[in-house]
Amino acid sequence: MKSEKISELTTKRLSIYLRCLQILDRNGIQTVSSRAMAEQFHLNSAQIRKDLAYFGEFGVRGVGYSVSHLAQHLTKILGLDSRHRLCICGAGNLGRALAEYGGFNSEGFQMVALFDTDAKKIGTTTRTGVPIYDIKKLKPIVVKENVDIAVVTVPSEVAQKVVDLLCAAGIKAILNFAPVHLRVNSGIKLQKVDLKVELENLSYYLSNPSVSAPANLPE
Amino acid sequence: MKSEKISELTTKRLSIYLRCLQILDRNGIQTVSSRAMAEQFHLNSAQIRKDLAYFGEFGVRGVGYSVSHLAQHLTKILGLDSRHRLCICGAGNLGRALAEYGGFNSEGFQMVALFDTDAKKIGTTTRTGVPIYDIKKLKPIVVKENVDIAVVTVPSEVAQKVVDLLCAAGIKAILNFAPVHLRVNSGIKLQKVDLKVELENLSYYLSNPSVSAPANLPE
DNA sequence: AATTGTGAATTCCTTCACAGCC
DNA sequence: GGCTGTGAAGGAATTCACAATT
Repeated sequence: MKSEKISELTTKRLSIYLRCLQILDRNGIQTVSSRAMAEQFHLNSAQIRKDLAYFGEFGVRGVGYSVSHLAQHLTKILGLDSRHRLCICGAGNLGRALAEYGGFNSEGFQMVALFDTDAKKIGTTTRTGVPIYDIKKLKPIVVKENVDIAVVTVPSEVAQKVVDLLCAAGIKAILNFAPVHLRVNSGIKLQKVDLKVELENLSYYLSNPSVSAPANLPE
Repeated sequence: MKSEKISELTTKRLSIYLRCLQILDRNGIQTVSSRAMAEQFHLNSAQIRKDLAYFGEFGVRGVGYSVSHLAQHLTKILGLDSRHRLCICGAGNLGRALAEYGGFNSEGFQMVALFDTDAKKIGTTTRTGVPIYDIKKLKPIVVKENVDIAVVTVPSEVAQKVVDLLCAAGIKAILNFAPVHLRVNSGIKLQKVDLKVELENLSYYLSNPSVSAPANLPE
C-alpha cells in the first residue's frame, strides 16, 4: 500500500473492476488473471494491475487474482462494506426518477429521503415509498436518518443555496446534477454529472464526422 | 484552425464555455477576457485560450472576446445550430424522467420518441406528450422522425442488443446509462454515464477522509 | 510457464510565460 | 497597458517490458 495520492480515474476504475468480478463470481469463476479480465471486459491489463497495486498486493504471481477475495478487498476499499444512506434534494422529474433508480438502491446504498419546497409534494411519497420532506427540515432529517450522501437535482439558480444547507447539515459527499460550479467547504467531496455536456459532446461528433468515433475505447 | 485531433476534454469544456457566455450575455456583458471569465466561473484562463485556439482566432488582443460572437462560434462548432432529434430506448423510471428532463429538451435538442417492449406502455405518451413505441418499430420511426441521437436506459442485459438495433437503424451517436461496455460499429460515437461509479466514488472518499475533497476544482 | 508488481518510456493534458498585436 | 495565441515546460496518466515470484 503506497501513500501517494490516488487519482480519481483509478478509484472510479475500481468500481468497474468490482462490477466485473461480481459477474465472474456469478458465473462461477474463482480465479482470474489481469489479462483474462482485460480481454473479457475491454480493459487494459497493465492498468488493472497498476490500479490494484496502489492498494496492496492482491494477486499471486503465475496464478492471478482470487475473484472473491479481490471483490471483498475492493468492496472494503470503496467503503461499500458499510451501508450508505442517501437523500435527494429536488423532487422534479430527475430527482424522483433517481430516487427509484435501481443503481441508487442497490448493495451498499439506500435512498431514504427526498426534499423539495413544493407544498403539493411535501408529505407525499414516491411510488416506491421514499418520503418527500420540506427542505426546511433538511438538517434534522439528515441527522435522524443518518444520511451521508446527498444528490442535488434542483434548478441551477438555487443549487448553491441547497449545497450550503447540505454542508450545514453535515453532509460529506454530494453528487450534483445542476449545471453550475458549486463551492463547498473543504473536507466535503463534490462530484458532478453534467448531462447537457454529454449530449453536446455527441452533437459535436455528429458535426465533425472526420474525427468521429475514435475507435471503441475501454470502459 | 489546426488539424491536430482535439481531445474530448477540450470539446466538453467548449460546452461549459458556451454556457458561461450565455450567462454573461443575459447579464448584458458584451466583451469578456479569458481572465475575467476564468475568475467568474472558476476556470483556467490559459486553458480557455488554448481550447478556443484549436478552432480559430476568436479574440482581439488587448481587448478580449466578443460574448455574442464567441457564443455563435461555439454553437456552430458544437453542432447546436442545427436541431438534434433524440429518442430514448427504455421507458423505465430513468428513461421517462430523462424524456421530460429540461436539459434534453432545450436549445438544439428535441425528444421525439421513447421505445420499450412493455405492451402496457406502448401506445401511451409521457406526461409531456412524447409517444412510446414498440422497440420493434425502432428503425422506421428513427428514419421517419429523423432521430440522430439515442439515449439508452434499458437494463444491462439487453443493452448490447438495443445498441445493435440502433446501429442498424443508422443512429450515429449514443448516450448510454447501462453499466456495461458496449460495442458499436466504427463511425458511431458512444458516450457513457455511469451513475453507480459516481456514487461509489463518493463512498470511497467517505471511507478515506485523509484524501477527501482535494480542494474545490474548476468545472 | 504463467502472471504479478513496477520502474522506465511514452503519451496526453495543463500551466507557464512571453512574443505579438490592439 | 492589456490581452490573445502559442511554444516550451511541467505534470499526470497510460502503456511497455521485464525482474521477481509461484
